[in-house]
Amino acid sequence: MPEGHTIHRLAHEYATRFTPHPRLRATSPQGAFAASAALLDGHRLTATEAHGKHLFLGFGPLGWVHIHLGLFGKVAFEGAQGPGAKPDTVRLHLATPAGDARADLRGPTVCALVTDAEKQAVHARLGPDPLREDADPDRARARVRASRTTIAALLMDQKVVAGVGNVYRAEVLFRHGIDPYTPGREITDAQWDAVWQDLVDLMREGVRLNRIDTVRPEHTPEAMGRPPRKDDHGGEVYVYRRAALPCHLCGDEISTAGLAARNLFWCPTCQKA
DNA sequence: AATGCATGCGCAG
DNA sequence: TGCGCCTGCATTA
Repeated sequence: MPEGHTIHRLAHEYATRFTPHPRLRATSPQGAFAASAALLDGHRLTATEAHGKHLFLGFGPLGWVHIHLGLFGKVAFEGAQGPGAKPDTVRLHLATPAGDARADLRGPTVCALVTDAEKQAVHARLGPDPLREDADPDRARARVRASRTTIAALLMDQKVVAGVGNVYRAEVLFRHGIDPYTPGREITDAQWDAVWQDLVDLMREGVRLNRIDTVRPEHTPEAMGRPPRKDDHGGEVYVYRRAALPCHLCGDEISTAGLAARNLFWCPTCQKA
């Protein structure tokens, strides 16, 4: 379930569990990372870092493990030895010598041992990340304001903003009443500033709760006097994957359309051009 | 058993 | 614009 909040949380979880230990066990049961895992085995995790959807695990002078979860990569901490676990799909298994902390990475698009320079190259091609202290929203705004591309596509472009995925994209546009097909150059400075600040707040909350929750307190089912809902992807949302269902605010049907090979969701009434 | 779909992305054409 | 890649889960047959 990887948007940026997941990756920042993982960076913190890897650090908490493993950096205190001077020697880790590293293996690649699935095989594709076996040679690098052998190099890392017996060494210490010295740092972790997230930028957008990219995760870096630092092993001092040995370099960094660059991880990108893609659409269905996952990390399981400590749960991987249950009966349902499939050890043959674990790309990177990290564990303390005593086995009291374990992490199993499955299904990543990227899992590679890289140098500092290669890591820098990844940072260089990513836009500002609302979850990073060093993020410069003006850089993102400049790109948005210079583009004829739709704001929906720009928000998903990791060179423009790093870490926003299909859920935050749909939800932040709804929360600001912005038609997803609005060209970037028609987004006002005030609109962008509000969208950026909202992403900072929403994604921080996502890290804290480990899920995406975007519905304002005054719009919860309880506050609206409606029966409770349960979305099948964790948190409460306004439009994501709610095609043809009634909008929580106006009751009209949520629209959906393909945009750059992804499904876009929006309320045609609340999000007017 | 087979198919489809997913919070991603890079590449060919 | 479409395809492939990585995996797991729900739905269909």
